[in-house]
Amino acid sequence: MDLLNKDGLTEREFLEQYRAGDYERPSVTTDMVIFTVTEEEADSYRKLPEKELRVLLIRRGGHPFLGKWALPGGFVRPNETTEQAAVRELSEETGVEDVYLEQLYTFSDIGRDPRTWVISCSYMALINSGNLEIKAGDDAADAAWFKVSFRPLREQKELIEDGYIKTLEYELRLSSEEEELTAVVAKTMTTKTTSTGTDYEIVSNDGLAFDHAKIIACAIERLRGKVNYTDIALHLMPKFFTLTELQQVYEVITDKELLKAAFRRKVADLVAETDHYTENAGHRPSRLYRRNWRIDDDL
Amino acid sequence: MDLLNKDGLTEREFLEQYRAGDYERPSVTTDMVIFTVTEEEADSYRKLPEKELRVLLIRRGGHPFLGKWALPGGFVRPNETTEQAAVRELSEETGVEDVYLEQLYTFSDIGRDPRTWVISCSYMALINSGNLEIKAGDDAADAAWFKVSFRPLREQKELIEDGYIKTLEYELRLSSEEEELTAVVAKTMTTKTTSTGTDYEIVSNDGLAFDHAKIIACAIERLRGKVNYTDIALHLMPKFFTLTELQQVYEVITDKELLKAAFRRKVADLVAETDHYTENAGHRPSRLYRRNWRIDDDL
DNA sequence: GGAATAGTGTCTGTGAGACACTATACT
DNA sequence: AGTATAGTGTCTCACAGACACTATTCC
Repeated sequence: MDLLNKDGLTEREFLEQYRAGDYERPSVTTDMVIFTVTEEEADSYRKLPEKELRVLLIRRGGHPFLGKWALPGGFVRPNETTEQAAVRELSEETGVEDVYLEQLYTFSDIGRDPRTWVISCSYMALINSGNLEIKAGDDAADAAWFKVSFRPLREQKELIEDGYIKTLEYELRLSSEEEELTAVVAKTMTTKTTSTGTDYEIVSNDGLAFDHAKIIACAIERLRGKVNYTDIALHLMPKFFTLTELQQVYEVITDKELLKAAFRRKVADLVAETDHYTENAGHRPSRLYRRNWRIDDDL
Repeated sequence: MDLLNKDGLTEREFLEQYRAGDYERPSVTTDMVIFTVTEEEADSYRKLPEKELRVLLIRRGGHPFLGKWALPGGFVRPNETTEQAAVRELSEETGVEDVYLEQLYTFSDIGRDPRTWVISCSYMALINSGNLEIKAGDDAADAAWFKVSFRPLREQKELIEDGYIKTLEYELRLSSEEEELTAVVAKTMTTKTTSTGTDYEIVSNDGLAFDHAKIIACAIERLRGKVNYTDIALHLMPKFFTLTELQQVYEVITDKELLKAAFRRKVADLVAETDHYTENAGHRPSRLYRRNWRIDDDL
């Protein structure tokens, strides 16, 4: 195909003479929301340990936001995709190589980075609790797993000209052994006759860098949404697990208690029995399950 | 807060002396998948016209991909967000101001633009058929609405070491009055014990520029997924519509026939009766409905 | 035996799929 | 009267919520 453009050039000639324009370009970064599930020691040795949803944060060692906590991430380099950058960051930060990775959303608010024009393509990663020994290292001043709590705080509905605005405020609370960070994120849904839009906004923020409260909120909402109609939660499980453990993971993600019988029916197709059982638990042993390859993996 | 970094600078001092590094930066564009629904004239004047799902494409007037069809889009400028860029493009291309807009996915494959390093943040827009008079203009050499067909072509499952790979091939067929474009897009889902990943790939492509076949496939999948559990389809409807029209829109999006009674039950809460009826249709008139503001707008 | 969890059985209500039936304007 | 669509009633089946009951190990 040798079509000529208005300057009489073929595509090959055009590309050879092409010079990237002098338009200003943004920096592009990836930010990673890395979730895992840990166990909190129970008060009685006979009781089961409680599960916690945790997210990895890194304390910033330089300006801006010096001393604040941020999501792991970094600049996307030439000749790599945003996803490859995410994989690279993940490996640098946690040493984990093979995890569930999903693109979340691209944030581009002006001024989101006080230094310069930075667009961030965010990813969510799920690491199974078995791989958790690895703690982040070299690059960052300090890294820690923060327990996640994300609860609705306030709801408001306001009528406007030809529709309404619904605002939902969530409290995001992140706690590590030493520190507790709190932010309030407002989700604003504008519904008009013709259009609809959703917008996130940080109402208050104590201890998180950049717009990372928003990104974490976005990740939690995605995770909560997907838990109920995909097998995504299984990526947070070790190779063998009990159904009660799996149920606890569902509960800690959705922040809702579930009924045992119904839960077991629901996940029946996602898991496969093994012939192994837990031992020395102080009570009846529990059958161990493993992940089952689903026949109908639609998403 | 006057923390000093390792060079002894406060955050303000740091920002004042900060110069954007000489790292290479990508260009960032937005590409828009703009859907609407049109009516095809029926063979008999008494029959109802058939609905069609259509997408707006623009014929490229310069290299690369001269003469091929591309999604409307353009570079994101400094001091605007990707979303603002999308709104701007949409307005330039169609004149429409107030529509449903949703971020889809950010594409960053290396070499996706033969000129230079370009990352594209894609958006989906839904325009109601009432606003359709506006046809694209000035900027583009040529613009047209293409009827969309997106059907599964082939399915394959392959076992690997510790999991399996499922490949789903879709045929994307886009037809305007003058032209027909065809592409085959493969969706590859890799499921392993630890990780899971989904990847799109263009198998064949006749007439579409860049990786836009992928972006359109992504948009159709999103639209199909959301139709069944949100009121997203109502953004494709004019202010007043009949339930049969709404049903046809659902059918044309999902490519499935629905049962009338069940459909009406399902959308009952999304619409509100009016006292108006269709007229002179050659048969019994139909009640007109309008969109209803949902009480529980979760997404 | 008591504590704690594992695991199963079943009732009930809701809602989607399927199908049949009635209603009504326009030619 | 005939055509084409509008709109409703109801049966059935699947399934989730709710709750109760039995089972099993360890101390």
